[in-house]
Parts: sequence; C-alpha cells; structure tokens
Amino acid sequence: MATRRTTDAPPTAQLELTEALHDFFRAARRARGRAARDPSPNGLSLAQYHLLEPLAGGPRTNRELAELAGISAPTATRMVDGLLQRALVSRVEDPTDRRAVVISLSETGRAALALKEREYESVRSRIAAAFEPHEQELATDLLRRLAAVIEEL
Amino acid sequence: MATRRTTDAPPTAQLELTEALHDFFRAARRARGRAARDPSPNGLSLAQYHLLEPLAGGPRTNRELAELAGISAPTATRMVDGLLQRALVSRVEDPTDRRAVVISLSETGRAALALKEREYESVRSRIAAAFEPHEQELATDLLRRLAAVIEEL
DNA sequence: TATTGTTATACTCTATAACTATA
DNA sequence: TATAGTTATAGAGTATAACAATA
Repeated sequence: MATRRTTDAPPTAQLELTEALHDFFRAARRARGRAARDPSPNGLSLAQYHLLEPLAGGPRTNRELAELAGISAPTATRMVDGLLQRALVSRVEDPTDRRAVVISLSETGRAALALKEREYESVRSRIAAAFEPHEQELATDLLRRLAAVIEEL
Repeated sequence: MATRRTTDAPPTAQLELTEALHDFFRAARRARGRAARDPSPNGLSLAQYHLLEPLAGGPRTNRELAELAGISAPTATRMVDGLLQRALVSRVEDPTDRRAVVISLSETGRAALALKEREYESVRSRIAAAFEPHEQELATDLLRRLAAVIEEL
C-alpha cells in the first residue's frame, strides 16, 4: 500500500499507525512461525530463549522457569524435555526437596544462549542506530503499551 | 573507558528497549496460547484476522489470501477449513479457472471481521491517546523498522 | 510444463485436567 | 492438605513434500 505523506499530522498519522501496527503484528506472527522450524543444530527459538535466559544466573526449578517465562508448568516441562535431548540443559532432583527438580545450563546450552543474546544485541544495535535516544525511550514505552494491550486483545 | 556509544544514548535506554521487546514477545506468545481456548463463538484470532482482512474488499483465491497474509498455501487451506466449519466463509470453484477456488466472507464472517476491526480501532485509540501527534509519527516509523528487523530475527 | 489447491506429515508452543510423589 | 512435577490430551498455527487437476 502506497504510503501517502502529508505534513498535517492528525488523521493521517493515526491511519498510518494502524497500518504499521498491522504490519508489525504480522511480522511478529511470521517470526514465531519461522522460529518453530529449527535449522541450526544448537539454535534457540524465541520461546526457548525466554525459558533459558534466567539460567544464565544459576540453576532454577521447573516452577521458577515457568513463572519467569510466563508459561504453565507442563509447558516448561515439555520444553525442557526437548532441550534435554539436545543436551542444552540438565535436570536433576533437588536433594533438599525431592518434589522439585533443578535445571541447569550445560556448556553447550550456555553457548547457545550466549549466541542468541548476541543476536538480540545485534537487533538492539540496529534499532539503536536507527533512532535517537529519546526515540528509544518512546519505543520502549510503545512496546510496553503494546504488550499490555495484547494481554486483553 | 571503552564506551562505544553511537549516540549519547545511556545504556539504560537500550537495556530497557531490549527488555520491552522481550516482554512484548512473551505477551504475544501467551496471547496465542490463550486464543487456542477462545470461548467466544465468532471470535477471530490475530492470524485469522490477517487472513480474512482482504476479503472485506471482495472474494479472493486461496493463493491470494496466503500471499497477503504472508503464509504458505497449505496453511491458508487449513485455516479456511476451520473458518468454513464455522460458516464464516464460503469456498467455491472459480468457474473461469477450475484450478482455483474463490473464497468469500459470509454475513457472519463479515460481522466477525468488523468486530475485530473495532477491537483494533480501540487499540489504536488507546495508543493514540497515550502519545502526542508527532510521537505517533515516530511510533509508526518505529514499528515499521521493528517489523523489518523482526523479519530477519 | 507451470500453476492452483489439497492432502499427508511433522513440528513447536500453548493450555487444562488428572495423576504421582513428597512436604 | 498443599506443593512440585509429569503425563495425558487437545488444539492452533506453522512448514515442506507429494499429489491431483487444470491451464
């Protein structure tokens, strides 16, 4: 759709914002779809990255990982199952509370996480390069609002 | 001091932006999970909305819908299958090219689409209310850049 | 041969409900 | 009883590969 550029802000700006939102959500959806396919051997999907991220600071229980990633406990279990098969994490009984399990990063897992973090770093740099500091603040604000809105969408 | 700041952007702004991106994707993930359990009878998921939207302007082939939604043809077929069962669309052979199918909105489908559009309208209003007009332009710009960046994530 | 669509297959990610084991 | 985790089950959404029908 050809973007019509006028100097007056009011209605045009809102329409374009709507359209940009649309494109953004579509891109996000497509990104999730692509991420489901795992081309690289030690690659992490976005969801896996979110799950593993807290482990950089030390071992966690299944429950903790689920809560920090904002997912249900069974989902965390299932995801950890897959990561176990790829030897990215270990999962052992907690000796102090035998109901619980302790999940830790393996060296491979730590490397995979670091790689993904560098990818995020690259994304951040690209955004940072494209916007002024005060625009970055606006971006943060905007994304936070979008996240909140999505929760009730 | 190896401060390699491209601009005067304090690292805090960049870190918060990264975190906001993180929160946004987590919210989007969870939203999709919830959508699987959508209780509303004629509700549309975001993906379904993106698929049906072009139909407001008239019938389309499966191929066209897939391309416009940015998904594969089999995915479009599958999604249309579900929408057919709910009688939100119709799907008939194209008499002029019998390889193709023509997909159209039913009255119910049109209503569901309109409802979702009103929901988006509400989202837009909330965002618009939160930002000044010139900030809306920035937000539009920002979302476009984010969408582009996400495509290569 | 090229295009359109569907079917077959497979995967990730999400959830709730029911269950086991431990506290 | 309450909590941690897993298993069972279900479903959306994504993809590629193989197929049939038509142009």
